[in-house]
Amino acid sequence: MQDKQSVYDDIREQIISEKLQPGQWLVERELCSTYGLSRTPVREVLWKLLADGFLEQEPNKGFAVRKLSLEQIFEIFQAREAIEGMAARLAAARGDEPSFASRLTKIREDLARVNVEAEIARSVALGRKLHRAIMEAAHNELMAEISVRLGNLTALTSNITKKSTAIEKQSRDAHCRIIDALLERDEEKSERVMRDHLRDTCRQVVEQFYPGMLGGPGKQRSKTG
Amino acid sequence: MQDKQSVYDDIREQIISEKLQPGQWLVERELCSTYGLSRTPVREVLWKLLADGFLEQEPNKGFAVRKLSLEQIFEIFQAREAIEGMAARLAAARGDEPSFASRLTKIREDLARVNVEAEIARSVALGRKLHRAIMEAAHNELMAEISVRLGNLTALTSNITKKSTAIEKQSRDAHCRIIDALLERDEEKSERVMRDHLRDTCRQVVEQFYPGMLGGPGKQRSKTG
DNA sequence: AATTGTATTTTTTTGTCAATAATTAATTGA
DNA sequence: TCAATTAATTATTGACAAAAAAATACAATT
Repeated sequence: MQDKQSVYDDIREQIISEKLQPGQWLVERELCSTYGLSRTPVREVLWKLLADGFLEQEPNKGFAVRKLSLEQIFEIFQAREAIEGMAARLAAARGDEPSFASRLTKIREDLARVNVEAEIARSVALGRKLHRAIMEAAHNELMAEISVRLGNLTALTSNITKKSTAIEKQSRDAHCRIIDALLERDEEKSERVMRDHLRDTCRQVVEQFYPGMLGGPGKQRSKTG
Repeated sequence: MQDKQSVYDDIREQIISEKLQPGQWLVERELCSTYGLSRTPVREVLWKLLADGFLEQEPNKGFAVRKLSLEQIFEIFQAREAIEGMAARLAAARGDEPSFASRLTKIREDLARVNVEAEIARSVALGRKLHRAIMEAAHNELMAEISVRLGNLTALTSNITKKSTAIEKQSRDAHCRIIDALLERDEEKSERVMRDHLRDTCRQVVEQFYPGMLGGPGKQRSKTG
């Protein structure tokens, strides 16, 4: 017998860790017996997971773990370029808070110390921390909310984002560049560097798992989902 | 006895038209008798309206019409700058579709013909049409989805957005500039002009209804919500 | 005596549950 | 291969439990 929040957290965790696979149907009755709740509260949890981007729904068929196409992955990173790029700009613009600057320098020191080969998880965690710090510093709760949702969707692509150390090294360097731009309080540069970082990450991640899909020089993105 | 979709549409309409006022509680039992449905489907509609930004929820207290603070209105327009600005950039970048160009020229002609004083509603409608066309041309369904949600939130501010003809005239001109930039296929310019337009609209709308809140030259936004 | 503050009761409203109806998917038979 | 039947699952309903809000009665204070 668990409460709704813990059921939400548990299902979310199972989706991210791929114990529940994309496309898999969630049968309400099974969830009820698993968590010791009746169908009404379970359904509420499913509605919330749907709103947060983890599930998809078909009327009279139920809820399934969201399945992302290659095209949708591009879309996610493009949306992140828009939102997080703007957030970086805003954070640079109102860099009036000393706490933000000290947070950034702290993260930069930690990033410099980290050994990507040996402790890739730590590097990834620091990257997330930076992205969160920027969203907070932008002082826009609505954009922060959207960013969380986009983060959820990014987490859904975890099957293809088991980053190599090569990719993470580039990410680490990009994060350092972002921090520099922010500390310089250069709005234009902060936004540009953030966008470049996200575009790079998207390209590399997709390239690793869908080799050849991005096309050679002069060729546009393949739009086959 | 109505179906869920029509109940959703009706409540949505009542919120936008302010028959249901911000902060007002929606009592499930009343909705049931009004629409001839039992509580479960009514609740589903409420969950959907919540996810779409029209309602807010407090556990054990229920759903209420979302109430926006001044600060939140700024946040909405800032998020729109991010999303719609990027969409304009993308639309300009892949202006390979002749249908898009012809759509734009059609809208521009209609805008040129319209008499803002006499038919302000038509001018507003054309503006919406342009924003939608751009979101479509960006070919990013996720961003389009986010844009719809931001449009909902903008609609929630309708109490303060009964635009004057002066404001709408400026909007009309901005829309023309956006169309020009898009037809020139100038990514940078398209994004910049779109952002400027949204920033202007935000400032003007807020200034009209909260005079003095924006502060004079050299002063930052007042952050009192 | 009038009024304010507080505790208690009543009412209203949301949260949960189990049973039934409607829909979709699977199976079986020709 | 297709139609009819069966099984499984979601959709809806009404009843009940729990929580919150409102109303009432009462005491304390001015």
